[in-house]
Amino acid sequence: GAALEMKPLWDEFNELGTEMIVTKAGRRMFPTFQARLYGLDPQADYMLMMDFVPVDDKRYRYAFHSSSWVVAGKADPISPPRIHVHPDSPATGAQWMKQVVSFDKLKLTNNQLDDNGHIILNSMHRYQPRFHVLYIPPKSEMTDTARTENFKTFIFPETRFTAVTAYQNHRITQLKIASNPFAKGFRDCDPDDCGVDVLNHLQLGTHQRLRNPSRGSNPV
Amino acid sequence: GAALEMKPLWDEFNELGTEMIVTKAGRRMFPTFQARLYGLDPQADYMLMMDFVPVDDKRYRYAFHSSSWVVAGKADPISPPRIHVHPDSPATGAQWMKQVVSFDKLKLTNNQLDDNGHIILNSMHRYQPRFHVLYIPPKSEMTDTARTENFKTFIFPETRFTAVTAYQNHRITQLKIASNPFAKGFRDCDPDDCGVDVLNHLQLGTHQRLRNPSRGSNPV
DNA sequence: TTCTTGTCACCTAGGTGTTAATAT
DNA sequence: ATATTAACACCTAGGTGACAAGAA
Repeated sequence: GAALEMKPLWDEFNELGTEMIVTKAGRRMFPTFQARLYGLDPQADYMLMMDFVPVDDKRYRYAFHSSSWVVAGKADPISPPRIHVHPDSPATGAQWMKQVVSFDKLKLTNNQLDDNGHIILNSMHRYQPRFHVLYIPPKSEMTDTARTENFKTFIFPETRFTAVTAYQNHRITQLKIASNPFAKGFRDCDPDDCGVDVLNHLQLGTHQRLRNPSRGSNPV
Repeated sequence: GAALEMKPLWDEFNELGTEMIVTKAGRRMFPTFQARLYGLDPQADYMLMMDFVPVDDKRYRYAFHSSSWVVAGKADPISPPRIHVHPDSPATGAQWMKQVVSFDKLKLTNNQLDDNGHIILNSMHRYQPRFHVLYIPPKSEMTDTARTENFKTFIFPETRFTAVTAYQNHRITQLKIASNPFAKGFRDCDPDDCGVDVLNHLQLGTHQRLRNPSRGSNPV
């Protein structure tokens, strides 16, 4: 089994419509995809992997006047599909289960010719991350039964997102700033509140609404 | 086979008498121990490890008047011996050989009760780093012949050092400042020279002597 | 005296959204 | 119009030796 870590934060983003930046050089996801694993064979070796599948065959556009995503046509040609293997792979079930597995080295790019091994996505398209646990049988047992049951895929619908080169929904921007430590420089908070980010509230189970951003909106 | 990386830099330090800082929290080595590997079986798995053995059974003291190390008695009780396993272990011979292997995660401590897995050393004692390459036989072959030839240890005498809690030889301090990028804040250089550290000279093969430090000596 | 510890300013290294300029 | 890019200020995270204070 597998449980999504930081699910409350993912839910918060998902309600607004998660966006993930893609850049030529590669950009990390935020939230980072992290999971806890259960029920693996502690002795056996596993490889952990992630890939990203299109949610639909559409291209999107953000309508600022209605603050919503609208279909802008058929999807662009699919990008070269890639798989990100967790850098600690292979490792034993015991090693994977003793702590949260974090895919913080995974980067997203819109460069179709990327040769850094990053995940290639089309901007303005929607994607569903997938998490794969691959059982590596010992060299002795290469039976067919082992080969049929050696793959388990986990899909968390709340981790869906739209790939973008710049944030479209301003509420997403504000939630990123409020919850990503690396964006702390963009927070506008009371001097006594500052430093206590939204993650603390979520981890404490208080699902109190964020205050509306007090600045930063384009005066259209 | 194995070749020490940055050998010219190690030689430079070794001529002065290399010192390595040990702290309670753990301190990295500088220079970092790095090596190139040759002649491994590309398919087979290997574990790479390092440990540190006392050079002799003595305790040392630095005589500032003569700028030299002198014996200060018999060695203190030996520290709990530890082995640092390279975090990429296990990996195939092909993976180890395709790039320089760097032990930059290895840290030295003088805390006898350390529970961070760091290497525990006695300050004011001399040590010889050792580099071990362990062949991991496939689970099928567990013969005695495999078990006798599965270990290869490399020792580079120029990597010997004295563990210290504070630098003793001022020339060592100056060479560290000149060659370690993290110590760039302590360099006193002409504005046009600055940024070009001693590593460039060494890598170009020019073994030109460093200029004497122009400041920083204690006016004893 | 000799050695060790903790704090600090100053770096490296790299992850953020912003912004202005550019491309389509 | 809409989408992308590159430079930038501002962060996190952590590796330096200097220094003053403390310990043996």
